[in-house]
Amino acid sequence: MTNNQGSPYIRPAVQAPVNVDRNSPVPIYHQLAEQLATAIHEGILQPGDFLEGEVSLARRFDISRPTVRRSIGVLVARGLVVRRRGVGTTVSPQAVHRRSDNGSLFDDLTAAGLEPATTVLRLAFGQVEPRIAHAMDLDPATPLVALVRLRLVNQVPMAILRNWLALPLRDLAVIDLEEHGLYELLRQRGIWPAVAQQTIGSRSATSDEHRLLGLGRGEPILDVTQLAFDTDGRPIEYGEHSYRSDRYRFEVIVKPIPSAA
Amino acid sequence: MTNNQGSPYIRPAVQAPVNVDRNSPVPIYHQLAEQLATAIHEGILQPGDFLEGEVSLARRFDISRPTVRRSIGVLVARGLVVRRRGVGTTVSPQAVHRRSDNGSLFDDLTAAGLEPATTVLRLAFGQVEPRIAHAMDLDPATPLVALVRLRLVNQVPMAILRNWLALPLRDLAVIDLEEHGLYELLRQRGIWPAVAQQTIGSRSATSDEHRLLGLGRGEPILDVTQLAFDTDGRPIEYGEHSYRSDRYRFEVIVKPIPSAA
DNA sequence: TAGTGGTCTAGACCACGCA
DNA sequence: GCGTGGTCTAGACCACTAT
Repeated sequence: MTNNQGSPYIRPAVQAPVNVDRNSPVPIYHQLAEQLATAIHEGILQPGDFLEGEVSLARRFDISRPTVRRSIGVLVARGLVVRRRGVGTTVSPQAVHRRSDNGSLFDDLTAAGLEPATTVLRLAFGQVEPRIAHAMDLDPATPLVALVRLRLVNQVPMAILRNWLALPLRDLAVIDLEEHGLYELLRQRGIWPAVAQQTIGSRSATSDEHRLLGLGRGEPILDVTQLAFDTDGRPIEYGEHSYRSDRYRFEVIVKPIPSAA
Repeated sequence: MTNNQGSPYIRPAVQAPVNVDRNSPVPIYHQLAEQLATAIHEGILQPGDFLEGEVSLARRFDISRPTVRRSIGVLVARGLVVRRRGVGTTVSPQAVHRRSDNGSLFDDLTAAGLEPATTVLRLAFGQVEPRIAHAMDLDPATPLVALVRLRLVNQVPMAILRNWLALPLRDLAVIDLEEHGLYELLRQRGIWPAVAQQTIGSRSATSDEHRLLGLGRGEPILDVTQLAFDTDGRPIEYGEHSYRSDRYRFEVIVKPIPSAA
């Protein structure tokens, strides 16, 4: 229980265990944000608890208030805390920060601590279907890396991941792809998408999907498409992912519009 | 006047039509952000275009650089622009800002300019199924407002919206609900959720959904649940919405993780 | 009235990319 | 070297909330 309606003089703020290393290359606001986030995830700061006031935090760590505000702004953006003028900043309800912070796909099996695995079904380089080139806004003649993977959890097939890469990556090896995430491999090669757009929908499974995922009759697919761009706005990666709808849901934290007229 | 293509040799920055009213109660950072966003949506600033530099903007409107940065930060958060150190800030690829900015449900029919409508199928007050009370973390005996609506576009049924409200709202009238959005009505009563959590999944349609939405055989449902909390962390609204999967997709802009390692 | 978050200033130094 | 965005400071005044 985290009752905080309490005393007016004694502020019921919880002092999270935080320390700031000014010599670290990690920005101060990031250090503070991470440590507060950790305190929330570990339950040291519980839903409803007040954070220490901004001025107080600034004094305690001898940093400026704008820097403290920036830290807390990070937590607000993640939905971990709620700011209220004249009152204080409190930890959000548990449901909001129980799962993955960053609005990504939530897998209730990996959450249970099981082992994921990947099988590469296809890895090729060449021209692709016009549909794909169109989605990526590329000339249909452009050769692309085409990649199809089956994602398993605890040896049960969970998703089919199809990706196309407009990148010079002839060195991609099957063994790498089975042991690392695609984005991890791209990062190793210095490739960081600047923005990406995802869309989430659903449809009936194709017969291939039925077979590969071992679905029951009439079971739908959660399908997620993603298109990632480099810093120059060129599309570099397109993905079509099919998830078992009985195992996956997508989670999003929605923040309120401040006033917005 | 501080140029737009001035500096080194040819800096292709576009000077958007912006003016700032310092006497307005609207914060300066918000004014600037909105006007830049409008310029992007209207195509005055096109994908790939450089924004004026932060220092230049600050000088031009006689505001401080932190304020300018905050404005641009808003656009970054919406995925409208990409910042690059040492280079500048550019407008994101078109695909990223073509649709609804705020990561909400995109309806390709309303986008075509057609008229939405709402039919109230049920409006009641009393005890609810234990499942609902559990989702809202309330005592099962708590009486709630239960609301079921059918959303139509161009007279075609598009979604079934089921909502439960832990609020003293005995004055909710069917006529209001058919002419206004639920959140609009809540706002009129001074109720603003502080945080909300949405999850998106899919499943087969029930027979009721089949009938109400006029679905074809085997057609899945995109189902979205949402749970909204007030500032004290109390759940105030829970919703289960079933969308036709052939008409709706959910869109999310994913921003890159800065470094995070 | 006292304390909170919300906005804003006028600087500063830095890391980075590019010509 | 120069301009860019990234971080940070040490204040200020305001609006709001609770008592």
